[in-house]
Amino acid sequence: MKIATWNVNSIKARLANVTHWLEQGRPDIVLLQEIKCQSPDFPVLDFKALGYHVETVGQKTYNGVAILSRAPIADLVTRLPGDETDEQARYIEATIGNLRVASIYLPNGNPVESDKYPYKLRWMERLRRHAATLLARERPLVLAGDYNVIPTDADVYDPEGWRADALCRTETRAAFRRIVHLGLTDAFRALDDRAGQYSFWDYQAGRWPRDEGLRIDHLLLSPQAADRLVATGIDRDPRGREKASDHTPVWCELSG
DNA sequence: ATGGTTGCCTCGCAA
Repeated sequence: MKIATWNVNSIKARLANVTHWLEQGRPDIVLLQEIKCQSPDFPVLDFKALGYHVETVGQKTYNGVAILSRAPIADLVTRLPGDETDEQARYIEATIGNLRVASIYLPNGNPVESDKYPYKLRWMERLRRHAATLLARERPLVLAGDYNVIPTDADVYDPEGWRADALCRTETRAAFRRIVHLGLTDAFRALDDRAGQYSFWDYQAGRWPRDEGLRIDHLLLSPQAADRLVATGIDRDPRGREKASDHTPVWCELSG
């Protein structure tokens, strides 16, 4: 069972790129972020034609998350609990077979002097509380997405240059560790300890050709899922294609 | 060198 996460930066702008990658990699479950459209505008038929069920939480212009799955999708949750006033489309969760999965688009948080940074930290605390609830079920669970968190200096091309950024600063990393320390496993890091393995390269300033990136897209596994972890990887190919997203897919393979 | 790019229904904002 291959599960991938990919921030596509507009599903409409990325449709050819995404369908090409689905045909190549044949993943069982794909968690998408930044679909940047309302749910009725999502190109559902293009993915049905490739054998995928589709569920979305859309929003005009910004944000938006989706689940693609070869097996049926059940028991949908479309909001992260903890703040009924939060209208941003950043969370979708469902059951597929014996697996609970979520597609997460965690707030960027820049600039840190704005109200965006406290929103990010509040959102992370909400995620921590909800992850604790999900972990109490003691079932296979994958919380995957664009976390907008650089976990360590090994995950950024210029640690000093990024030190004060909302993706990197001490409070952000501490909040991320509070989530992980509930008992989650970073699937990529569990099997690959190399520094400089990135999932995002800024469009600006030639970051991709110079391989100056960030690892900010993560798959966090419950113990019952981590026990089945057999492989992981980052597919760099889509980042080098025409009309690329600034993110590229990260995936893991679970046995059974 | 205070740059640079992409996507959106915008005439700036978010990333």
